[in-house]
Amino acid sequence: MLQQTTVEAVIPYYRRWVKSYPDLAALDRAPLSRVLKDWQGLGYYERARNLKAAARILVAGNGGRVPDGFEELVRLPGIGPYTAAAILSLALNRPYPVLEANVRRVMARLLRLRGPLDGRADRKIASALSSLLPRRNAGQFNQALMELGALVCRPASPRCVSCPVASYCSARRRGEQDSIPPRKTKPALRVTAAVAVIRRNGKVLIQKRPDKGLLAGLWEFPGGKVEPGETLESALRREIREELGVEVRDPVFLARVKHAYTKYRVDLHAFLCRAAGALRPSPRRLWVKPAALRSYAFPAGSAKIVEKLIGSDGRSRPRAHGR
DNA sequence: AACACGGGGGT
DNA sequence: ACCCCAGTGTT
Repeated sequence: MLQQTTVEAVIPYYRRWVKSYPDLAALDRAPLSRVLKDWQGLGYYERARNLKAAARILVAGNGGRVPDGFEELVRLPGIGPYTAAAILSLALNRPYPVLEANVRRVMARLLRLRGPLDGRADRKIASALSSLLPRRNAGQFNQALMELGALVCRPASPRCVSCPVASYCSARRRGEQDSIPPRKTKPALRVTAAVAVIRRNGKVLIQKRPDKGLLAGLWEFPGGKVEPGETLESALRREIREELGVEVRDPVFLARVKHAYTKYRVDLHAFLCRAAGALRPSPRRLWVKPAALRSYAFPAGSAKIVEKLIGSDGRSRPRAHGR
């Protein structure tokens, strides 16, 4: 869960997770839909699938035990060099350094590595850590370095005055702590989308995304990108015609949700409407009562629409994380 | 080595 | 609006 995700964001998910899945066998038994629902809102959903896949492998072939060797660990889906080193050092106190964002930043400053945090920097950092890592207390050392990065040697405005190793810091000595490591640049594509909350017989239509790619296997409302020259409504009619082969009737604006992804940001417009034409349910297309929508995993943007919809029905108030 | 892959929070 | 986060897998 902590891969690319802040501790604060993880904690509530982690608490629920260990309750739902107290061991690998429990995770192995659980349906993927339930696992994804428990992951809803955390992002990087492949992690949930990988965790479940790893549980399957270990229950089937390793007696439901987590291996204690680096090579066996990194062979498991979702476990890379960081997580393998974290398991070995934090759980078993074995002498493996953890190369993650906090450690990289702290070490880049200590060593005054002025270039980007690339493979070359990683090799220098690993080399330095191999002499710094205490052989008998690797877990505490690793956690201390990560905490130092998170609380003191922060990305912006590092608290050098409170830093226990400021006197060893080459970047600090030169006053370069604010420019090391260099900031990453950002592409920012912008997408406007229109989606339809199609109502029929007291239910609404939802679709399951493809099993691969962005937001794989999550549920959403049908619709799509507004092309240049289109209005929201004309895009909505075109998308629904293309995706479902039916005509939109009486669209009424429901909600606007802005949502940011790593590579682009989407401006999502949802419309309540009806549809003219046959719309059969299928494994990837479901009619669901609004009150039951919360039992499906949606991307965060769509989940906001779900809450608007349920709120407008006056059934119940939104919750942070529904079941 | 570059890119895909979320979402929330800080500044 | 931009940056970043206890990375991993694929290309």
